[in-house]
Amino acid sequence: MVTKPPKTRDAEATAKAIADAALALIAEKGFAALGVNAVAARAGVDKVLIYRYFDGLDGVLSALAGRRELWLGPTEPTDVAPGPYGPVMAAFLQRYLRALRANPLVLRVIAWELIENSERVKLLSEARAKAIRQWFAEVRKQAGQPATGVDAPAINALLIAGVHHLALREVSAGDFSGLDLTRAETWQRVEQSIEALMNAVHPET
Amino acid sequence: MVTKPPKTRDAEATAKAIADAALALIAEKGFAALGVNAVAARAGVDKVLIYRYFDGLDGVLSALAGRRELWLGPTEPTDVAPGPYGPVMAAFLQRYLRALRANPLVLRVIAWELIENSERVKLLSEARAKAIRQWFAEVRKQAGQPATGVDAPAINALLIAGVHHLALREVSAGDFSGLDLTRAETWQRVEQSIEALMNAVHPET
DNA sequence: CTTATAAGTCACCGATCGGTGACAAGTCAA
DNA sequence: TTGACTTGTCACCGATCGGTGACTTATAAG
Repeated sequence: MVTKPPKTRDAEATAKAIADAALALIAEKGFAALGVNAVAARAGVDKVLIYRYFDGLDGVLSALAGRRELWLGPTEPTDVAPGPYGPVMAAFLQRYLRALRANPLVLRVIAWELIENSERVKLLSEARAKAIRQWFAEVRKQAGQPATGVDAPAINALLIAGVHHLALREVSAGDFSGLDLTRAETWQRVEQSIEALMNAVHPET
Repeated sequence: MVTKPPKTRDAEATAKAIADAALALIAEKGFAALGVNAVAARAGVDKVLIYRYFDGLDGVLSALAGRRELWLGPTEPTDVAPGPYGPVMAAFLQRYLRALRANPLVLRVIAWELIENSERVKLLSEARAKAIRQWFAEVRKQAGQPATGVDAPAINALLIAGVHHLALREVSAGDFSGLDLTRAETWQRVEQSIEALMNAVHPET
């Protein structure tokens, strides 16, 4: 006979358990596995409490979006040392790539933005976009002017997009275009290539 | 009074209707909307026939994977004119980008690879990967040697990844990193940036 | 103590999912 | 015409989904 465990009555702790369960589910299994039943089971809580405390799953995600520490951002104000445009942007891209690879939540959000733009995913994606915009703006102040005749915004977008996609492929497939993304050496090559490209299109002279 | 539609008895046509319905569903609504019920409804067919003719949805996807015309590939054998490494690779990347943007099926497959690597998506993704490998191999023959001291495979992977991601963002969000991907002018800028990057890292000397 | 309320439990609803068995009806060879 | 086979139709199953009403029980104010 199974003894029923007496549930500690604590609304605050329960709400946190729900939010943490949703967070863990997204990070580990993605949005496809996200649901009221799954979150409630993971949190060890009845699902009706999700509606009472958060008015549904969207409310849980809104609460998660408000946790600033979850989203990308430099740990220190001056994250990249000042310098000419090419090296500063290359350094930023390298740090951004590392931050992405270390943040499964952000990776899931980025991936999900590509296949569904529901209100639910927008709640989180906008928090992510805001964080990265702030970071980028800070880094931009550290850089000089880009080389004349080159379309810096387009080039940056192209390389940021590449960084996004490679980081996504690491967790999903582990390879891309012949590169073995499970090896640390491969990522060194990618970072060096970012540097090479940036230095080539933004010559210092 | 509703007249009952005369049931045209044609197994071959029915099978084709099922495969076409699955194809249209993926291209229009993505893999999330893919299911036996949805495919059967779209094809105007009872779902039991999906199991009879294809042994389930996976069989339908296998049949789709076998349709070579669905996947990317050059319309002509010599798709890119011979030349030095930089311009040839830039030309390839530009054509690849245009081909991607015009092929919603491939875009859906690429996006889905990022969030789920089930057997079902593998059936299609491998067909896609094979087609692009062949295309790339042909183009590679037209190019000379890359510049010494640069990691051509890593750079190619980074730019192909960027092309993938930008193409995916066009249909999902319509923008990326401040670029308005709904404007044709923006894509011109992207193509020119690809050229600028390739020419910069692979100087002709 | 009594009692109001918050916190947690439980059972249930309708809808949808993938999948299957049973059966009607068209097709064609003997 | 008879009979075997194919094609298509229909009803149903168990599981799971999001969501809700009704209940019990712990906690704390009076």
